[in-house]
Amino acid sequence: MNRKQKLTFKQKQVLKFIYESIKYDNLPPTVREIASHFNFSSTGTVRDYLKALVNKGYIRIKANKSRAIEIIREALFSFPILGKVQAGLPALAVEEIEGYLNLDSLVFSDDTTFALRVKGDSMIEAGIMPDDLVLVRKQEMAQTGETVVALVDDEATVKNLQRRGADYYLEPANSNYEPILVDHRVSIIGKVISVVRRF
Amino acid sequence: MNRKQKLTFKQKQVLKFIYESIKYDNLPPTVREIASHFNFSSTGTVRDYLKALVNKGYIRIKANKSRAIEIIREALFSFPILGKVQAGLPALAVEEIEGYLNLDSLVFSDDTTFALRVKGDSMIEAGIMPDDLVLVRKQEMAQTGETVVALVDDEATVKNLQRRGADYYLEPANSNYEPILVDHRVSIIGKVISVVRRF
DNA sequence: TTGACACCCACACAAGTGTATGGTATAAAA
DNA sequence: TTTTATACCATACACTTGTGTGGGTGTCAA
Repeated sequence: MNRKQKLTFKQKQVLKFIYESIKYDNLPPTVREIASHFNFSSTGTVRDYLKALVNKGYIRIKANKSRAIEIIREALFSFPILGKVQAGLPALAVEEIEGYLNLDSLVFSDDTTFALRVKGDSMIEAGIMPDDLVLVRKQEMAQTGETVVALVDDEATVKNLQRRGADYYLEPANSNYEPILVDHRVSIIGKVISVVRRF
Repeated sequence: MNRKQKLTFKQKQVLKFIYESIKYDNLPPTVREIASHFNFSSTGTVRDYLKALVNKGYIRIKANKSRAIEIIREALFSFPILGKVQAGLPALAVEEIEGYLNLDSLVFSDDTTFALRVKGDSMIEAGIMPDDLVLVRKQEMAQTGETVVALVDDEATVKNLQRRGADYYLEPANSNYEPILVDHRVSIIGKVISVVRRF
C-alpha cells in the first residue's frame, strides 16, 4: 500500500520486464511469461514478486483477470520530468540533472528520453516558451541547426547549435541574449525532439 | 490484408469496444469479454468479427495468446490529425473539418479531442509556429484569454479570445495581423489544450 | 530469538481462453 | 446463379492462467 518504497534490484528487474512488455508488445505479461523470462520454475515466485510490487505501490492488479497488471503512473515513468532547464539565466546544477538521469536509467535503462521544463525566454523566437516541456533524447553529439540541451559551466540550457567558421556556438532565439562559444566548458546533453505545451 | 477498407456499423462497434478497453482498462479484451459485451452467445461470432477487422487492416492478432489484440496505428486514432488550420491565411473549408469530425465521432464517439496542424504565422509570438500540432478539445464556448480554434467565414483559424468592452475579438499573436471581431460569422470549434512540435 | 521480508521451489485446480468444426440465414457482388 | 461477405448460433478441446497450499533458505532488525 505504501508508495515510494524502495525496490530491490530483482524487483526492479521484474517491474522493468512488465514495463517493457507493455511498451513493446502493448500487452502486459502473464504470470508464466514472467516466470519463463526469469527462469523461475514456479509461478509462486512470480506471485511473491507481484505481491511485493503491489504492496510498494508500483503496480495494480485486477483479480482473476489474465494479464491484468497496470503500472501506476506509467506516463510519468516513460518521460520523467527532471526539473527546470535554464533558457536564459542559470538555474540547474549539473549534479541535480545527473542524479535524476541515473535514477531513471537505473530503473529503466532503455529510456534515453526524458523531459525538462524550460525556464527563461532565450528561445522565445523559436517558439519555445517559459514553462514548456522539452523532450530530450540523450546524446553527446548534435548537428548544426539542431536544438540542443547543453551544460554550460554546470548549468543546463536550451539553445540552437550553429557553426561560424571553425567554431560552434549555442545560439539563443532572442536578440537580448548573446551566443555562447562551444568550448571545454560546454557539453551537449541531448537533442530536443519535441516541445509540448499544456494549457 | 487490405487497409482502409470500410467497416460495417457493427464492425465499427466491435473495434470501438476494443479501443475503449485498451484506453480505459489498459488491457485488450478477451474473446469472451467481447462476446458478453455484445450479448453474443457464441465465441465463433467474435472470431468472425476479429477476422474481418484483421482482413481490413484495423487490428493485429498474435496467435494463441490471450488478449493479444493490437489496434493498428492506435496513436493516430486517439488524436486524428485533420488537416491544416489556418493561422493567418484562409486554408480549410468548414465542410472539410466537419466531415472529419463526423467520421471521427462516428467511430469513436467519446473522442472529444483532435489534432490540427497549424498553417501560417499569426500566432508566432505566442509560441505557436507553422506546422505545429495543436490538440483541440471540442467545445463551443471559451473564456477570455484562452487560445481557441474558430471558424471565420468557413475557414478555421487559431487565435486568442479577448474581450474589449462589450465585444469579443480573436486576437493574433503577430503584429502584422489584425484582430477579428466575433460576430455571427464566427463560431468557436474548440479550445487549444496543448501544442506539440516534433523535430 | 522471534518475526518480517526477500527469494526461491513443487504441485494442484478450477476457471479462463483461443481455436476448431460444424451450423443457419440474408444480401450483395461476380 | 454461384460465390463471397456479413451476421449470428452451438458445442467441444486442449492449453493457458490466476490462485491456492505448503515447503524451503537466508538476512536483518527488534
